[in-house]
Amino acid sequence: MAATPLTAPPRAPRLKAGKERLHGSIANLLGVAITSGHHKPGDILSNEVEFSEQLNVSRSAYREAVRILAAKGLVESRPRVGTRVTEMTRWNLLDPDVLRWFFENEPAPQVVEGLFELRMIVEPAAAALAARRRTDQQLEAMQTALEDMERLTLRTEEGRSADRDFHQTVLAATSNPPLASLASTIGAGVRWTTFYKQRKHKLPADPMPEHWAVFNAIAARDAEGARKAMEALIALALSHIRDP
Amino acid sequence: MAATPLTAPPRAPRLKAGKERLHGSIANLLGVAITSGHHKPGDILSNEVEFSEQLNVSRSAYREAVRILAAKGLVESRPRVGTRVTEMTRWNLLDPDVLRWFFENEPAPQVVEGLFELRMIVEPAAAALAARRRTDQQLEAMQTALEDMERLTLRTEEGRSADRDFHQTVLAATSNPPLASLASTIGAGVRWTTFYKQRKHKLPADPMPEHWAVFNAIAARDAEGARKAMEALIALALSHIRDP
DNA sequence: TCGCGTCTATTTGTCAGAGTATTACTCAGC
DNA sequence: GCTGAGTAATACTCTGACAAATAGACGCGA
Repeated sequence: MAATPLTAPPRAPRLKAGKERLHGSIANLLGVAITSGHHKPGDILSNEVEFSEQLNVSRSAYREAVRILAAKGLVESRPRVGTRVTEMTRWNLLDPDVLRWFFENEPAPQVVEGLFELRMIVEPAAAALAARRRTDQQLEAMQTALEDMERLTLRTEEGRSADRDFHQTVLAATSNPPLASLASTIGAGVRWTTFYKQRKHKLPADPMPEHWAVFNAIAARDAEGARKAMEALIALALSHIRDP
Repeated sequence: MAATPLTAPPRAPRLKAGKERLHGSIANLLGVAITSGHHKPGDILSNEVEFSEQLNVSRSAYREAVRILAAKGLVESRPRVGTRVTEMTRWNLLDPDVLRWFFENEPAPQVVEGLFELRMIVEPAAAALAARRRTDQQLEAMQTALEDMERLTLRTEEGRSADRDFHQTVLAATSNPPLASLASTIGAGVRWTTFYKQRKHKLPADPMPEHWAVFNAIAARDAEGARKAMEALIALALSHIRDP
């Protein structure tokens, strides 16, 4: 006999979900599509039924994804109009997810440069505050991070993670909650630095001396020294980004 | 005859929704409850069916609200465990909604002070950048904002709004997208300043001279002058916060 | 006693379908 | 040309069901 014609169709290709939930995957998908410019500000997404059918997911999963994007300022929904991509000025560019979506593709140079400019403003000041307020435990965490970074190098993911840990611990050591919230934002900047270096097949110049200089100043509770050392560190990273 | 016993019960009190959607109201409710410490980090919220029944809303509306909170880092959900309030270090304290929820009640002094410290770091640097990069149109917007502020005074909501507009235009004039994203964060700080002054029944000292000084330096493309003027402006606001 | 696999119950996650509320747009009437 | 009522498109809310994940209990063997 021939196969029955009404057999359930083979499961349409679903969104791959690593450990993530379905609504999270959809949010990622849309977030990347928007930050990469595939959906531009002012564009209106297809309506809920249509879009969720295209993605082969239920309306509720799709709606939850849209709520996530709306919470980060990327879209806004209104009855009778639909879900519209908002102007970039309304996006929350300090949100870790938004930055991750940006860096999934080639991010706009304006954003990358802006991020480094922000680091240049915030991190030296944070280092100065950290020098005054850090606890011994935080100092120890910084030391561990730098030792790991030195041992594992920036060629391994673990080493890069240690680099981010160092910068985040410095921000945490300011005892300033809003400033500490910038940690993941800064982390994205750090990630981008090393990623860019690797992409250019440049042998990254050894960044450890600058890092230890920051550490030593913080250890000595030398606020101005920490500020200057951090400035030098970021200036170095910036030069690597800019020079081919 | 007696009234039928199975008449539909009178509609239970619903969440009031101004122009907001239901899921938004629920998110506000929960956001305030969390930022005010009513639900503390580590606490686990009642499960979805129970909580949504308590609030008299459907599970889907409640779930969308939880997605919003999760997107801002306030909670995280896992099957079999529930929805748990995360540590404050993971909250996105730069998100405008999160700050709004914070300021709905008496925010933790640590957060208020941190916010001002952040302003003191970011805004002078931003003013310096704005002095170099501002367009004539942006300069005009600043002037309009200051004129409105002067005419309407900080005693009216329109006047306070003009104050925020001025600060936000300065940030926008840096042409730095991530920095401009801080506008709403800074706006929350500005709002808090004037609110606090009013609460203390203090006649606020005239803040216009400092504002015009910033404006004039930016108009003259005097970066260092703008930085210094902005520092003075924030120091003044800070002194109003601290002194009784 | 301790470790390790298995089972179970609880919770969130996903789906489907129906009706409601809001509001941009149309169009008749002035 | 303006204004008001009507209409239709869209997101919003609700309900009820089933699926998937997983913390914790349990039993088994070393």
